[in-house]
Amino acid sequence: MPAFRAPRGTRDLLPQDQLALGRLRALGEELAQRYGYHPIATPLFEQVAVFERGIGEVTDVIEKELFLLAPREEDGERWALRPEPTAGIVRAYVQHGMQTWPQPVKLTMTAEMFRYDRPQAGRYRSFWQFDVEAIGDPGPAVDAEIIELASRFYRRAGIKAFTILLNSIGDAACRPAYVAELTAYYREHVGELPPLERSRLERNALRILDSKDESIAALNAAAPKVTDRLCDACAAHFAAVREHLDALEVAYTLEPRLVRGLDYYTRTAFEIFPAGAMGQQSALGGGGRYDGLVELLGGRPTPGIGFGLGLDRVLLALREQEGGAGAIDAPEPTPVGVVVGSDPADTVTRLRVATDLRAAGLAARAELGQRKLGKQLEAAARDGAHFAVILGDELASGNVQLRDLEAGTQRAVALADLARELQRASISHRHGLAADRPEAMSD
RNA sequence: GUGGCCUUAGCUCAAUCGGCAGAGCAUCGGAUUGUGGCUCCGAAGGUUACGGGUUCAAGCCCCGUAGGCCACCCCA
Repeated sequence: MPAFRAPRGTRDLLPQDQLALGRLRALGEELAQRYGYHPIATPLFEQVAVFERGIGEVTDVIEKELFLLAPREEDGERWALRPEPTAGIVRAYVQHGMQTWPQPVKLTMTAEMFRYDRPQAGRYRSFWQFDVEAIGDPGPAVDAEIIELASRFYRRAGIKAFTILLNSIGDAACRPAYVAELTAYYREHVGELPPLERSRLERNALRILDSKDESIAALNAAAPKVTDRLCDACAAHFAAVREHLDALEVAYTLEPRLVRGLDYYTRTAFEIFPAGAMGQQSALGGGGRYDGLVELLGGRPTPGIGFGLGLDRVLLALREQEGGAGAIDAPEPTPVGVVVGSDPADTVTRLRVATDLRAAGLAARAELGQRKLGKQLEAAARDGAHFAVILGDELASGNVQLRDLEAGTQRAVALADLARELQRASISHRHGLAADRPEAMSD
Protein backbone atom coordinates (compact mmCIF):
# COMPACT_ATOMS: atom_id res chain seq x y z
CA MET A 1 0.00 0.00 0.00
CA PRO A 2 1.46 3.36 -0.98
CA ALA A 3 2.28 5.86 1.70
CA PHE A 4 -0.12 8.40 0.26
CA ARG A 5 -3.49 7.96 -1.32
CA ALA A 6 -6.43 10.08 -2.39
CA PRO A 7 -8.32 11.41 0.66
CA ARG A 8 -11.27 9.43 1.91
CA GLY A 9 -14.30 9.74 -0.30
CA THR A 10 -12.32 11.23 -3.19
CA ARG A 11 -10.85 9.50 -6.17
CA ASP A 12 -8.56 10.18 -9.06
CA LEU A 13 -10.28 10.37 -12.42
CA LEU A 14 -7.94 8.36 -14.60
CA PRO A 15 -7.86 9.19 -18.33
CA GLN A 16 -10.81 6.98 -19.20
CA ASP A 17 -12.90 8.53 -16.39
CA GLN A 18 -11.82 12.05 -17.12
CA LEU A 19 -12.59 11.57 -20.80
CA ALA A 20 -16.07 10.23 -20.07
CA LEU A 21 -16.76 12.99 -17.56
CA GLY A 22 -15.53 15.52 -20.10
CA ARG A 23 -18.06 14.22 -22.62
CA LEU A 24 -20.86 14.70 -20.08
CA ARG A 25 -19.62 18.18 -19.27
CA ALA A 26 -19.48 19.07 -22.93
CA LEU A 27 -22.99 17.72 -23.44
CA GLY A 28 -24.30 19.81 -20.55
CA GLU A 29 -22.57 22.93 -21.76
CA GLU A 30 -23.84 22.46 -25.28
CA LEU A 31 -27.43 21.90 -24.16
CA ALA A 32 -27.41 24.75 -21.66
CA GLN A 33 -26.11 27.11 -24.31
CA ARG A 34 -28.80 25.92 -26.73
CA TYR A 35 -31.47 26.63 -24.10
CA GLY A 36 -30.13 30.12 -23.46
CA TYR A 37 -28.15 29.61 -20.26
CA HIS A 38 -24.92 31.53 -19.78
CA PRO A 39 -21.84 30.11 -18.12
CA ILE A 40 -20.80 31.32 -14.71
CA ALA A 41 -18.22 30.18 -12.19
CA THR A 42 -18.35 30.90 -8.49
CA PRO A 43 -15.64 30.20 -5.92
CA LEU A 44 -15.09 26.71 -4.65
CA PHE A 45 -15.79 28.01 -1.16
CA GLU A 46 -18.03 30.64 0.37
CA GLN A 47 -18.66 32.12 3.77
CA VAL A 48 -20.39 29.48 5.83
CA ALA A 49 -23.32 31.85 6.31
CA VAL A 50 -24.11 31.78 2.59
CA PHE A 51 -24.88 28.10 2.90
CA GLU A 52 -26.44 28.25 6.34
CA ARG A 53 -28.84 31.01 5.37
CA GLY A 54 -29.53 29.69 1.91
CA ILE A 55 -29.78 25.97 2.44
CA GLY A 56 -31.23 26.08 5.94
CA GLU A 57 -29.52 25.33 9.22
CA VAL A 58 -31.72 22.34 10.04
CA THR A 59 -30.69 20.24 7.09
CA ASP A 60 -28.30 17.32 6.85
CA VAL A 61 -26.23 19.18 4.30
CA ILE A 62 -25.47 21.92 6.81
CA GLU A 63 -25.60 20.02 10.07
CA LYS A 64 -23.39 17.09 9.23
CA GLU A 65 -22.11 17.30 5.67
CA LEU A 66 -20.62 20.77 5.39
CA PHE A 67 -16.95 20.60 4.44
CA LEU A 68 -15.56 23.28 6.73
CA LEU A 69 -12.19 24.89 6.14
CA ALA A 70 -9.98 25.50 9.14
CA PRO A 71 -9.42 29.25 9.44
CA ARG A 72 -5.86 30.52 9.73
CA GLU A 73 -6.83 33.21 12.18
CA GLU A 74 -9.19 32.88 15.08
CA ASP A 75 -11.29 35.88 14.14
CA GLY A 76 -11.19 35.12 10.43
CA GLU A 77 -14.24 34.43 8.32
CA ARG A 78 -15.64 30.94 8.45
CA TRP A 79 -15.53 29.21 5.08
CA ALA A 80 -16.89 25.99 3.69
CA LEU A 81 -16.47 24.17 0.38
CA ARG A 82 -19.68 24.43 -1.64
CA PRO A 83 -22.03 21.46 -1.05
CA GLU A 84 -24.27 22.58 -3.94
CA PRO A 85 -24.13 25.33 -6.55
CA THR A 86 -27.34 27.29 -6.09
CA ALA A 87 -26.49 29.28 -2.96
CA GLY A 88 -23.24 30.57 -4.47
CA ILE A 89 -24.86 31.48 -7.78
CA VAL A 90 -27.68 33.33 -6.04
CA ARG A 91 -25.13 35.09 -3.86
CA ALA A 92 -23.42 36.23 -7.06
CA TYR A 93 -26.77 37.30 -8.54
CA VAL A 94 -27.34 39.59 -5.57
CA GLN A 95 -23.76 40.82 -5.31
CA HIS A 96 -23.52 41.84 -8.95
CA GLY A 97 -26.92 43.45 -9.17
CA MET A 98 -28.19 40.99 -11.73
CA GLN A 99 -31.72 42.11 -10.94
CA THR A 100 -30.89 44.99 -13.32
CA TRP A 101 -30.16 42.52 -16.12
CA PRO A 102 -32.98 41.43 -18.42
CA GLN A 103 -34.98 38.88 -16.43
CA PRO A 104 -34.83 36.00 -16.07
CA VAL A 105 -31.09 35.58 -15.66
CA LYS A 106 -30.29 32.11 -16.88
CA LEU A 107 -26.99 30.70 -15.65
CA THR A 108 -25.19 27.39 -15.88
CA MET A 109 -22.18 25.90 -14.16
CA THR A 110 -20.54 22.50 -14.18
CA ALA A 111 -18.37 22.14 -11.14
CA GLU A 112 -17.16 20.00 -8.29
CA MET A 113 -19.19 19.93 -5.06
CA PHE A 114 -18.09 18.77 -1.62
CA ARG A 115 -19.92 17.04 1.19
CA TYR A 116 -18.31 15.59 4.27
CA ASP A 117 -20.42 12.48 4.23
CA ARG A 118 -19.59 8.86 4.87
CA PRO A 119 -18.49 7.55 1.49
CA GLN A 120 -20.21 4.75 -0.35
CA ALA A 121 -20.48 3.72 -3.99
CA GLY A 122 -21.97 6.71 -5.79
CA ARG A 123 -21.56 8.90 -2.75
CA TYR A 124 -18.34 10.83 -2.75
CA ARG A 125 -16.99 13.69 -0.74
CA SER A 126 -16.18 15.43 -3.96
CA PHE A 127 -18.46 15.04 -6.95
CA TRP A 128 -19.45 16.80 -10.18
CA GLN A 129 -22.71 18.57 -10.88
CA PHE A 130 -24.11 20.03 -14.05
CA ASP A 131 -26.27 22.88 -12.86
CA VAL A 132 -28.65 25.39 -14.41
CA GLU A 133 -30.51 28.23 -12.71
CA ALA A 134 -33.22 30.54 -14.05
CA ILE A 135 -33.55 33.49 -11.69
CA GLY A 136 -36.33 36.04 -12.00
CA ASP A 137 -39.07 33.99 -13.65
CA PRO A 138 -41.99 32.87 -11.45
CA GLY A 139 -42.98 30.12 -13.87
CA PRO A 140 -44.75 27.85 -14.46
CA ALA A 141 -43.51 27.54 -18.05
CA VAL A 142 -39.85 27.82 -17.09
CA ASP A 143 -40.36 25.03 -14.54
CA ALA A 144 -41.34 22.72 -17.36
CA GLU A 145 -38.58 23.99 -19.61
CA ILE A 146 -35.97 23.17 -17.02
CA ILE A 147 -37.35 19.70 -16.33
CA GLU A 148 -37.44 19.02 -20.05
CA LEU A 149 -33.82 20.13 -20.28
CA ALA A 150 -32.84 17.69 -17.56
CA SER A 151 -34.76 14.96 -19.31
CA ARG A 152 -33.04 15.67 -22.61
CA PHE A 153 -29.64 15.62 -20.94
CA TYR A 154 -30.18 12.10 -19.59
CA ARG A 155 -31.54 10.85 -22.87
CA ARG A 156 -28.65 12.24 -24.86
CA ALA A 157 -26.16 10.98 -22.32
CA GLY A 158 -27.49 7.54 -23.06
CA ILE A 159 -29.52 6.72 -19.92
CA LYS A 160 -32.07 4.32 -21.34
CA ALA A 161 -34.69 4.43 -18.60
CA PHE A 162 -35.18 7.00 -15.88
CA THR A 163 -38.05 8.32 -13.82
CA ILE A 164 -38.79 11.93 -12.99
CA LEU A 165 -40.50 12.26 -9.63
CA LEU A 166 -42.49 15.46 -9.35
CA ASN A 167 -44.16 17.23 -6.50
CA SER A 168 -45.15 20.66 -5.26
CA ILE A 169 -44.28 21.46 -1.70
CA GLY A 170 -46.17 24.74 -1.42
CA ASP A 171 -44.85 28.11 -0.45
CA ALA A 172 -44.78 30.54 2.47
CA ALA A 173 -48.53 30.96 2.19
CA CYS A 174 -49.50 27.31 2.61
CA ARG A 175 -46.56 25.20 3.72
CA PRO A 176 -46.41 26.39 7.36
CA ALA A 177 -50.01 25.39 7.94
CA TYR A 178 -49.40 22.05 6.27
CA VAL A 179 -46.29 21.36 8.34
CA ALA A 180 -48.24 22.23 11.48
CA GLU A 181 -50.99 19.83 10.50
CA LEU A 182 -48.49 17.11 9.68
CA THR A 183 -46.67 17.62 12.96
CA ALA A 184 -49.94 17.36 14.83
CA TYR A 185 -50.80 14.20 12.95
CA TYR A 186 -47.53 12.48 13.84
CA ARG A 187 -47.70 13.76 17.40
CA GLU A 188 -50.90 11.76 17.83
CA HIS A 189 -49.05 8.65 16.71
CA VAL A 190 -45.80 9.38 18.49
CA GLY A 191 -45.83 5.94 20.09
CA GLU A 192 -45.64 4.25 16.69
CA LEU A 193 -42.66 6.27 15.49
CA PRO A 194 -39.18 4.74 15.52
CA PRO A 195 -36.61 6.79 17.48
CA LEU A 196 -35.11 8.45 14.43
CA GLU A 197 -38.45 9.63 13.13
CA ARG A 198 -39.48 10.75 16.63
CA SER A 199 -36.44 13.00 16.83
CA ARG A 200 -37.46 14.63 13.58
CA LEU A 201 -41.03 15.25 14.64
CA GLU A 202 -40.61 18.71 16.14
CA ARG A 203 -37.74 19.77 13.94
CA ASN A 204 -38.85 18.87 10.45
CA ALA A 205 -41.90 16.66 10.20
CA LEU A 206 -41.69 16.68 6.41
CA ARG A 207 -38.70 14.40 6.64
CA ILE A 208 -40.75 11.64 8.29
CA LEU A 209 -42.84 11.41 5.15
CA ASP A 210 -40.15 9.93 2.97
CA SER A 211 -38.88 7.52 5.60
CA LYS A 212 -38.24 4.04 4.23
CA ASP A 213 -39.08 2.46 7.57
CA GLU A 214 -41.63 -0.29 6.82
CA SER A 215 -43.22 -0.01 10.23
CA ILE A 216 -44.63 3.42 9.50
CA ALA A 217 -45.52 2.89 5.85
CA ALA A 218 -49.22 2.71 6.68
CA LEU A 219 -48.96 5.74 8.93
CA ASN A 220 -47.30 7.71 6.13
CA ALA A 221 -49.82 6.58 3.55
CA ALA A 222 -52.62 7.94 5.71
CA ALA A 223 -50.84 11.22 6.45
CA PRO A 224 -52.18 14.42 4.94
CA LYS A 225 -50.62 15.11 1.54
CA VAL A 226 -49.00 18.45 0.64
CA THR A 227 -50.70 18.45 -2.68
CA ASP A 228 -54.11 18.38 -0.94
CA ARG A 229 -53.17 21.38 1.17
CA LEU A 230 -51.70 23.74 -1.42
CA CYS A 231 -53.07 27.26 -1.45
CA ASP A 232 -54.96 28.26 -4.60
CA ALA A 233 -51.94 29.99 -6.13
CA CYS A 234 -49.64 27.01 -5.55
CA ALA A 235 -52.24 24.55 -6.79
CA ALA A 236 -52.75 26.58 -9.97
CA HIS A 237 -48.99 26.83 -10.47
CA PHE A 238 -48.53 23.10 -10.03
CA ALA A 239 -51.37 22.31 -12.43
CA ALA A 240 -49.84 24.62 -15.01
CA VAL A 241 -46.40 23.02 -14.65
CA ARG A 242 -47.96 19.63 -15.33
CA GLU A 243 -49.89 21.01 -18.26
CA HIS A 244 -46.69 22.33 -19.82
CA LEU A 245 -44.86 19.06 -19.20
CA ASP A 246 -47.70 17.12 -20.79
CA ALA A 247 -47.58 19.40 -23.81
CA LEU A 248 -43.83 18.73 -24.12
CA GLU A 249 -44.50 15.02 -23.69
CA VAL A 250 -42.15 14.78 -20.74
CA ALA A 251 -43.16 11.77 -18.66
CA TYR A 252 -43.16 12.19 -14.89
CA THR A 253 -44.48 10.43 -11.82
CA LEU A 254 -46.30 12.41 -9.15
CA GLU A 255 -44.77 11.72 -5.77
CA PRO A 256 -46.63 13.57 -3.02
CA ARG A 257 -44.12 12.44 -0.42
CA LEU A 258 -41.13 13.92 -2.20
CA VAL A 259 -39.52 16.59 -0.06
CA ARG A 260 -36.15 18.02 -0.87
CA GLY A 261 -33.24 18.08 1.51
CA LEU A 262 -32.60 21.78 1.19
CA ASP A 263 -34.91 24.26 2.88
CA TYR A 264 -34.95 26.84 0.13
CA TYR A 265 -37.26 24.92 -2.14
CA THR A 266 -40.81 26.09 -2.77
CA ARG A 267 -43.53 24.78 -5.03
CA THR A 268 -42.00 22.66 -7.81
CA ALA A 269 -39.65 19.92 -6.61
CA PHE A 270 -38.29 17.01 -8.62
CA GLU A 271 -35.77 14.21 -8.48
CA ILE A 272 -34.60 11.86 -11.18
CA PHE A 273 -33.76 8.17 -10.67
CA PRO A 274 -32.65 5.41 -12.97
CA ALA A 275 -35.63 3.12 -13.54
CA GLY A 276 -35.76 0.36 -10.98
CA ALA A 277 -33.20 1.90 -8.64
CA MET A 278 -35.27 4.36 -6.69
CA GLY A 279 -33.33 4.36 -3.45
CA GLN A 280 -29.77 4.33 -2.16
CA GLN A 281 -27.15 6.53 -3.74
CA SER A 282 -28.69 6.41 -7.16
CA ALA A 283 -30.45 9.75 -7.62
CA LEU A 284 -29.20 11.16 -10.89
CA GLY A 285 -30.23 14.68 -10.12
CA GLY A 286 -32.82 16.92 -8.61
CA GLY A 287 -33.98 20.44 -8.38
CA GLY A 288 -36.83 22.77 -7.78
CA ARG A 289 -38.11 26.24 -7.31
CA TYR A 290 -36.67 28.57 -4.67
CA ASP A 291 -38.80 31.68 -4.64
CA GLY A 292 -37.52 32.91 -1.28
CA LEU A 293 -33.80 32.33 -1.69
CA VAL A 294 -32.71 35.59 -3.32
CA GLU A 295 -34.36 37.53 -0.52
CA LEU A 296 -32.81 35.25 2.12
CA LEU A 297 -29.39 36.12 0.75
CA GLY A 298 -30.04 39.84 0.86
CA GLY A 299 -31.63 40.58 -2.50
CA ARG A 300 -35.06 41.80 -3.50
CA PRO A 301 -37.85 39.20 -3.52
CA THR A 302 -37.12 37.24 -6.71
CA PRO A 303 -38.34 33.84 -7.87
CA GLY A 304 -35.96 31.21 -9.18
CA ILE A 305 -35.68 27.61 -10.21
CA GLY A 306 -32.83 25.26 -11.05
CA PHE A 307 -31.45 21.76 -10.98
CA GLY A 308 -28.22 19.95 -10.27
CA LEU A 309 -27.40 16.74 -12.09
CA GLY A 310 -24.84 14.37 -10.59
CA LEU A 311 -22.39 13.58 -13.35
CA ASP A 312 -20.56 10.90 -11.38
CA ARG A 313 -23.82 9.06 -10.92
CA VAL A 314 -24.80 9.43 -14.55
CA LEU A 315 -21.47 7.83 -15.39
CA LEU A 316 -22.09 5.02 -12.90
CA ALA A 317 -25.56 4.42 -14.31
CA LEU A 318 -24.25 4.36 -17.88
CA ARG A 319 -21.57 1.82 -17.05
CA GLU A 320 -24.07 -0.16 -15.01
CA GLN A 321 -26.54 -0.40 -17.86
CA GLU A 322 -23.79 -1.44 -20.29
CA GLY A 323 -22.41 -3.94 -17.83
CA GLY A 324 -19.02 -2.23 -17.94
CA ALA A 325 -17.56 0.34 -20.26
CA GLY A 326 -20.22 1.74 -22.56
CA ALA A 327 -20.46 4.21 -25.41
CA ILE A 328 -19.42 6.93 -22.99
CA ASP A 329 -16.05 5.17 -22.75
CA ALA A 330 -15.28 5.46 -26.46
CA PRO A 331 -11.53 5.56 -26.91
CA GLU A 332 -9.57 8.76 -27.21
CA PRO A 333 -8.75 9.81 -30.76
CA THR A 334 -5.52 8.13 -31.75
CA PRO A 335 -2.52 9.93 -33.21
CA VAL A 336 -2.53 9.97 -36.97
CA GLY A 337 1.15 9.35 -37.20
CA VAL A 338 3.99 8.15 -35.03
CA VAL A 339 7.51 9.00 -36.04
CA VAL A 340 9.93 6.12 -35.59
CA GLY A 341 13.47 5.59 -36.79
CA SER A 342 16.07 2.99 -37.48
CA ASP A 343 18.66 4.78 -35.39
CA PRO A 344 17.42 4.50 -31.79
CA ALA A 345 19.74 7.28 -30.64
CA ASP A 346 18.56 9.85 -33.16
CA THR A 347 15.78 11.39 -31.12
CA VAL A 348 16.65 14.79 -32.54
CA THR A 349 15.38 13.97 -36.03
CA ARG A 350 12.32 12.09 -34.81
CA LEU A 351 11.28 14.95 -32.56
CA ARG A 352 11.95 17.52 -35.29
CA VAL A 353 9.81 15.65 -37.84
CA ALA A 354 6.96 15.22 -35.35
CA THR A 355 7.15 18.88 -34.42
CA ASP A 356 6.84 19.86 -38.08
CA LEU A 357 3.78 17.62 -38.44
CA ARG A 358 2.20 19.20 -35.38
CA ALA A 359 2.93 22.65 -36.73
CA ALA A 360 1.07 21.56 -39.85
CA GLY A 361 -1.96 20.76 -37.68
CA LEU A 362 -1.61 16.99 -37.47
CA ALA A 363 -1.85 14.83 -34.36
CA ALA A 364 1.55 13.24 -34.29
CA ARG A 365 3.77 11.54 -31.76
CA ALA A 366 7.44 10.77 -31.90
CA GLU A 367 9.14 7.80 -30.34
CA LEU A 368 11.46 9.56 -27.94
CA GLY A 369 12.77 6.48 -26.21
CA GLN A 370 15.94 4.90 -27.52
CA ARG A 371 14.64 1.45 -28.28
CA LYS A 372 15.12 -0.34 -31.53
CA LEU A 373 12.83 0.01 -34.50
CA GLY A 374 10.83 -3.15 -33.89
CA LYS A 375 9.83 -2.00 -30.42
CA GLN A 376 9.08 1.47 -31.71
CA LEU A 377 6.67 0.09 -34.29
CA GLU A 378 5.13 -2.23 -31.76
CA ALA A 379 4.41 0.70 -29.46
CA ALA A 380 3.05 2.76 -32.35
CA ALA A 381 0.67 -0.02 -33.32
CA ARG A 382 -0.57 -0.46 -29.78
CA ASP A 383 -1.06 3.28 -29.57
CA GLY A 384 -3.64 2.89 -32.31
CA ALA A 385 -1.73 5.13 -34.70
CA HIS A 386 -2.89 4.91 -38.30
CA PHE A 387 0.49 5.61 -39.82
CA ALA A 388 4.11 5.27 -38.92
CA VAL A 389 6.70 7.59 -40.38
CA ILE A 390 9.89 5.59 -40.59
CA LEU A 391 13.17 7.47 -40.69
CA GLY A 392 16.10 5.56 -42.12
CA ASP A 393 18.97 5.77 -44.56
CA GLU A 394 16.68 7.29 -47.23
CA LEU A 395 16.78 10.42 -45.14
CA ALA A 396 20.06 11.23 -46.85
CA SER A 397 18.15 11.65 -50.11
CA GLY A 398 15.30 13.49 -48.39
CA ASN A 399 12.86 10.58 -48.20
CA VAL A 400 11.05 8.73 -45.43
CA GLN A 401 8.85 5.65 -45.42
CA LEU A 402 5.15 6.26 -44.77
CA ARG A 403 3.70 3.04 -43.48
CA ASP A 404 -0.01 2.27 -43.16
CA LEU A 405 -0.06 0.28 -39.95
CA GLU A 406 -3.42 -1.37 -40.55
CA ALA A 407 -2.81 -2.34 -44.16
CA GLY A 408 0.81 -3.20 -43.56
CA THR A 409 1.86 -1.34 -46.70
CA GLN A 410 4.38 1.45 -47.06
CA ARG A 411 5.81 3.77 -49.64
CA ALA A 412 8.56 6.34 -49.88
CA VAL A 413 7.56 9.97 -49.43
CA ALA A 414 9.69 13.06 -49.72
CA LEU A 415 10.16 14.62 -46.30
CA ALA A 416 9.10 17.95 -47.77
CA ASP A 417 5.73 16.46 -48.78
CA LEU A 418 5.20 14.44 -45.61
CA ALA A 419 2.65 16.68 -43.89
CA ARG A 420 0.55 16.98 -47.03
CA GLU A 421 0.72 13.26 -47.78
CA LEU A 422 -0.15 12.32 -44.21
CA GLN A 423 -3.02 14.78 -44.18
CA ARG A 424 -4.49 13.31 -47.35
CA ALA A 425 -3.94 9.73 -46.24
CA SER A 426 -5.53 10.30 -42.85
CA ILE A 427 -8.64 11.85 -44.35
CA SER A 428 -9.34 8.84 -46.54
CA HIS A 429 -8.46 6.63 -43.59
CA ARG A 430 -10.97 8.36 -41.34
CA HIS A 431 -13.68 8.16 -43.97
CA GLY A 432 -13.14 4.46 -44.15
CA LEU A 433 -13.59 4.15 -40.41
CA ALA A 434 -16.62 6.37 -40.03
CA ALA A 435 -19.12 3.58 -40.65
CA ASP A 436 -18.25 1.49 -37.62
CA ARG A 437 -17.85 4.36 -35.21
CA PRO A 438 -20.88 4.50 -32.86
CA GLU A 439 -22.62 7.83 -32.42
CA ALA A 440 -22.18 8.20 -28.70
CA MET A 441 -24.53 10.97 -27.68
CA SER A 442 -27.15 11.81 -30.23
CA ASP A 443 -30.69 13.10 -29.91
C1' G B 1 -23.20 9.92 11.88
C1' U B 2 -25.09 4.11 13.22
C1' G B 3 -24.54 -1.26 12.19
C1' G B 4 -22.27 -5.12 9.14
C1' C B 5 -18.78 -7.33 5.44
C1' C B 6 -14.12 -6.83 3.15
C1' U B 7 -8.54 -5.43 2.25
C1' U B 8 -2.53 -10.51 -0.67
C1' A B 9 1.98 -7.52 -7.00
C1' G B 10 -0.47 -1.88 -11.19
C1' C B 11 -5.39 -5.10 -12.15
C1' U B 12 -8.23 -9.89 -11.26
C1' C B 13 -7.36 -13.56 -7.83
C1' A B 14 -4.75 -18.32 -5.47
C1' A B 15 -2.02 -19.96 -1.03
C1' U B 16 -4.56 -27.31 2.38
C1' C B 17 -4.78 -27.72 9.59
C1' G B 18 -1.24 -21.69 11.57
C1' G B 19 4.32 -24.31 8.37
C1' C B 20 9.12 -21.69 1.87
C1' A B 21 3.91 -15.68 -0.54
C1' G B 22 2.08 -17.75 -6.16
C1' A B 23 -0.64 -17.43 -11.12
C1' G B 24 -3.03 -14.89 -15.19
C1' C B 25 -3.31 -10.08 -17.33
C1' A B 26 -0.55 -5.56 -17.74
C1' U B 27 4.78 -3.46 -17.84
C1' C B 28 9.94 -3.91 -19.48
C1' G B 29 13.64 -6.84 -22.12
C1' G B 30 15.32 -10.99 -25.51
C1' A B 31 14.24 -14.25 -29.74
C1' U B 32 14.18 -10.03 -34.27
C1' U B 33 21.46 -4.92 -35.43
C1' G B 34 15.76 -1.48 -40.89
C1' U B 35 9.76 -3.13 -39.88
C1' G B 36 4.49 -3.81 -35.53
C1' G B 37 -0.15 -6.12 -32.70
C1' C B 38 0.47 -13.00 -32.66
C1' U B 39 3.96 -16.56 -30.53
C1' C B 40 8.02 -18.33 -27.39
C1' C B 41 11.62 -17.12 -23.47
C1' G B 42 13.07 -14.01 -19.47
C1' A B 43 13.08 -9.90 -15.93
C1' A B 44 11.06 -6.66 -12.70
C1' G B 45 7.11 -6.03 -9.47
C1' G B 46 5.25 -7.79 -1.98
C1' U B 47 6.59 -4.39 5.11
C1' U B 48 0.13 -9.82 2.66
C1' A B 49 -3.55 -1.91 4.17
C1' C B 50 -1.15 0.01 8.88
C1' G B 51 0.06 -0.75 14.29
C1' G B 52 0.08 -4.08 18.28
C1' G B 53 -0.81 -9.10 20.52
C1' U B 54 -0.87 -14.76 20.85
C1' U B 55 2.52 -18.66 18.95
C1' C B 56 8.54 -22.39 17.95
C1' A B 57 6.08 -20.35 13.58
C1' A B 58 0.82 -15.55 11.44
C1' G B 59 -1.50 -13.71 4.77
C1' C B 60 -4.49 -17.11 8.03
C1' C B 61 -6.07 -16.40 15.17
C1' C B 62 -7.09 -11.80 18.67
C1' C B 63 -7.31 -6.23 19.49
C1' G B 64 -6.95 -1.33 17.48
C1' U B 65 -6.58 2.15 13.28
C1' A B 66 -7.21 3.45 8.10
C1' G B 67 -9.56 2.67 3.50
C1' G B 68 -13.36 0.35 0.40
C1' C B 69 -18.15 -1.74 0.01
C1' C B 70 -23.39 -3.01 1.83
C1' A B 71 -27.68 -1.54 4.69
C1' C B 72 -29.36 2.77 7.31
C1' C B 73 -29.24 8.15 7.12
C1' C B 74 -29.16 11.50 3.19
C1' C B 75 -28.95 12.89 -1.37
C1' A B 76 -25.98 14.12 -6.40
